[in-house]
Amino acid sequence: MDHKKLAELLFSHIDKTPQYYEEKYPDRGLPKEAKVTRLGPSPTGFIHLGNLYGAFVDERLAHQSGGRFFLRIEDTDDKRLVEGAVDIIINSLRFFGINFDEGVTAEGDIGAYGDYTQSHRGEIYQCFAKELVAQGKAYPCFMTEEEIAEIRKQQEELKENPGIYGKWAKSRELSMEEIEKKISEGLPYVVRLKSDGDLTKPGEEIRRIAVEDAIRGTLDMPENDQDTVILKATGIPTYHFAHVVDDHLMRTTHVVRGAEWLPSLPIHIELFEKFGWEPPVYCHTAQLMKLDEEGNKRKLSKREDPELSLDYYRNEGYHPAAVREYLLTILNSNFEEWRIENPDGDIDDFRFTTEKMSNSGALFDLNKLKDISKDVLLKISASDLYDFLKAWAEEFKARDEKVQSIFKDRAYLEKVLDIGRSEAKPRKDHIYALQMIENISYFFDNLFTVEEAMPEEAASDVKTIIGKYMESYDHCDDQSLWFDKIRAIAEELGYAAKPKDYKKNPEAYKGHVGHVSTVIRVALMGRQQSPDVWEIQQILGEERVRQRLEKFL
RNA sequence: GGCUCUAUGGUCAAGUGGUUAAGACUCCGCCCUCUCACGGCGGCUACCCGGGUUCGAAUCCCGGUAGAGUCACCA
Repeated sequence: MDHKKLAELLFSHIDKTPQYYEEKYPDRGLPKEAKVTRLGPSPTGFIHLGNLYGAFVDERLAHQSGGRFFLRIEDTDDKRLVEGAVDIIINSLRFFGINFDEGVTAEGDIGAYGDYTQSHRGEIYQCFAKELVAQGKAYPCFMTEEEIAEIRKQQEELKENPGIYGKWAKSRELSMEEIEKKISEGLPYVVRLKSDGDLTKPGEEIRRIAVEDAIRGTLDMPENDQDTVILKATGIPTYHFAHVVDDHLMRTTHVVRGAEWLPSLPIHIELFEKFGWEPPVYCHTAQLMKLDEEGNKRKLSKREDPELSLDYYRNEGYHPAAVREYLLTILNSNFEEWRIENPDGDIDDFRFTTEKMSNSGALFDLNKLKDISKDVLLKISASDLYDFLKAWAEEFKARDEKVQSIFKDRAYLEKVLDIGRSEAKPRKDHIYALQMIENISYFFDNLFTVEEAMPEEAASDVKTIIGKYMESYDHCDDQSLWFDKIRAIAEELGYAAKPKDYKKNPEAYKGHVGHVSTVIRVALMGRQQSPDVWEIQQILGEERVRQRLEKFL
């Protein structure tokens, strides 16, 4: 078989050589510790928390080493393509602080290693496929779907591994004349890798390969034996082939991808070997898991777990800084420790390492996110919180006039957001935008409703308590004077001035001062629980306070 | 079924032959306290199982078990 002649027959339209591309995309000339990483989403328009998780690793690795981080669109499957998906990907990632140095952007490609969209790179893949054919390392395969299904059936009966390899790879043995004939008949064909890992060689053990993974250490895997498709009938490459060619030509140093790629790693290693190229450092990240109904862990899936799409966090109004902080804590187990030691440290000063990444699947923990979010939001100024809330409301509550109305008075809302935050032991009331707005709704007359009942202990005295409270109310009282007055009202009406007295002697009192103040709280806030009433009154203003109280007389 | 990965409390996790087996979140109790939150203190709960190696195993080896992933002209 004259492989060169076969290569010309299959790829007569390819005039460039691998040499041409090697020169066009030279070594990047970066310092040797600099890492070049990439994100290669397929443009389905779906952004998953898992995507962010991986993107974060890519981004940290590149930007903490003085390297490059680029975006490549992996659209080799036209069935998956969704209009506008690229913009969604870029914008979503940017929102969470992931920015690319190179690759596809809304304004076109940036960088010298493009084109960065795989569907535009057909000639390149075909050139390298041609090279493989010319060296006898790949071949055209004319098997039909039916034939492949038939082979699979036989393999199942014989309990042999499924797939096209060794003796099952019938097209391997085609002569030049047969191939020429089939092509002249217009029969469709794919190009397959001619794998060296042929299982059917008698008396041989399956060879093993050792691959270094930056997260998992040394991987011991069986060598690939499958004649994997590298070029589909359309001339478009499969993921495997595009990955190898692109990451070589784009000089990627670190490939970060999910652990679901582990089983096909031997294919990629064999391809790199066939080309005589150095493979990148692989970083196979753990899958994000979820507890299903039966209590089993399972991989997150975008179809079944919509709440784990990135949009969920945007909708709920989680702050990007909180999501970043959360992601880092599940990404690097020593981050939490670092954060405790450096409560005000810049997140960029934490040195991210692949070695500290977990290789078992982490369960997504919403409680933990909320807890982290409380601390993160505490560090954000009221002014910035206002901007964040407003931007969120404009995106997700644009038609909700009641919500929109809270932004009319910036100074007022900022005061509301700052309640109890400046003390030594600050309140941590804020978690995410939706929750915050519900939490502070009573500050705004068109959101205010009485949601909770009066406390039982004081239910019969509501009018009396509020009446006396209004009589004695002076908006200029300081906090201690204000509370002394409430104590006086409580005692006068037969309530204990201190809750402890009431607990010791429940029969001696109707209730305690807490019940009396709760009456005022329900009248003013519509709820039994809230931050300090005096502080709230100062923000509400005397007029609004009196109006709300009067409704209970 | 083959191959691969994983296995420490409810969750996330330190731990790499000798530890009272860290820490965080959740939950519970107490304290602080006019409610809630915050904060403080305390508590519950863990090395998947069985063999080996060793004076000694969560840690090393072997064998199970369980969970997950993957076996496409999808990525």
